[in-house]
Amino acid sequence: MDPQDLKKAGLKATHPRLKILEILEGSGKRHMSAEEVYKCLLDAGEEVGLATIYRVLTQFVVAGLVNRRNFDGGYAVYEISNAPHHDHMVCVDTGEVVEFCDEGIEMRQREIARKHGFVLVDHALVLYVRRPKAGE
Amino acid sequence: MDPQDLKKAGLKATHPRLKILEILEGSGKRHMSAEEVYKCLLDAGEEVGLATIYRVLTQFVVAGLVNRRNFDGGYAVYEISNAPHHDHMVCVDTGEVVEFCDEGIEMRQREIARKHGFVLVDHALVLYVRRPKAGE
DNA sequence: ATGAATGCAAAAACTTTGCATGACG
DNA sequence: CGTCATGCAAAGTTTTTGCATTCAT
Repeated sequence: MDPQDLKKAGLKATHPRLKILEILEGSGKRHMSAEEVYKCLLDAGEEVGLATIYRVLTQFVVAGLVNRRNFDGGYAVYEISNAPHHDHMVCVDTGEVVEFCDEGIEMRQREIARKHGFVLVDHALVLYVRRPKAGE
Repeated sequence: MDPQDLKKAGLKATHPRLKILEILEGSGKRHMSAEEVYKCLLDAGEEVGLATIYRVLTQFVVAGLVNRRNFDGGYAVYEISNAPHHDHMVCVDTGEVVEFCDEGIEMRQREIARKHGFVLVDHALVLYVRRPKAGE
């Protein structure tokens, strides 16, 4: 992702913003909390305040560069929005996150909303899953 | 719901617990935050601490008497679990909440989990919807 | 240079916890 | 009467905000 994308979003290409984008793209973890991004930056020797992380992530979400997700647990996680729409399953044992998309479910959601006199604006779907133990 | 149900859950039938159950069943709102339950009790002239509300609601959730839901917004809401499994749609304009259940979606979720080598333990689905404006 | 962005610390919002008092069975 | 539950206040978490300083253009 280029500094260009920041400018397009009306955001100056500042050091903290570039670093945060880099972390979200580069580090192995695709879903990170604000705190995780913060620690990651500290480890990299970068001086960025936690408040800035929150401010920047919120701006990125508004700009559509990043998605915010609520997987339970009392805090939000952020992911680069470089993939088309998808939902998530979270392993209740390991915390592992898998992304998936199912057009059948998507369609059904639109139908259900319509049936109740609404139009679908957005949705949040998280499957909580577990690896079957031997013999299940 | 009887004091019996509390005892079955290993909970003494105390005044606060009975009152909170009553509110969750009786007041028009089916989905209430801890704060809302608290205010409702104050309005009714009941002396119950907010901490007790949180403690009691958590106990009710563990006992299966009540469900906790996270509809975004930074706080949880609670609903009496007197209805079979269902999901929710929330109107982004009015906050109105509608419950629904769709066996097609349920089935698909189990399949998707299985396809990825997991078993479905639970899920959270919230549709964010809006009433169509004239001409949509 | 000038407005926007940052860092720090303080505060806000929601929820949990410690401890002495009081209520249930 | 013993134990569990409550109330209050304090602390915990996550996130936001005010304000002086610094940075990007």
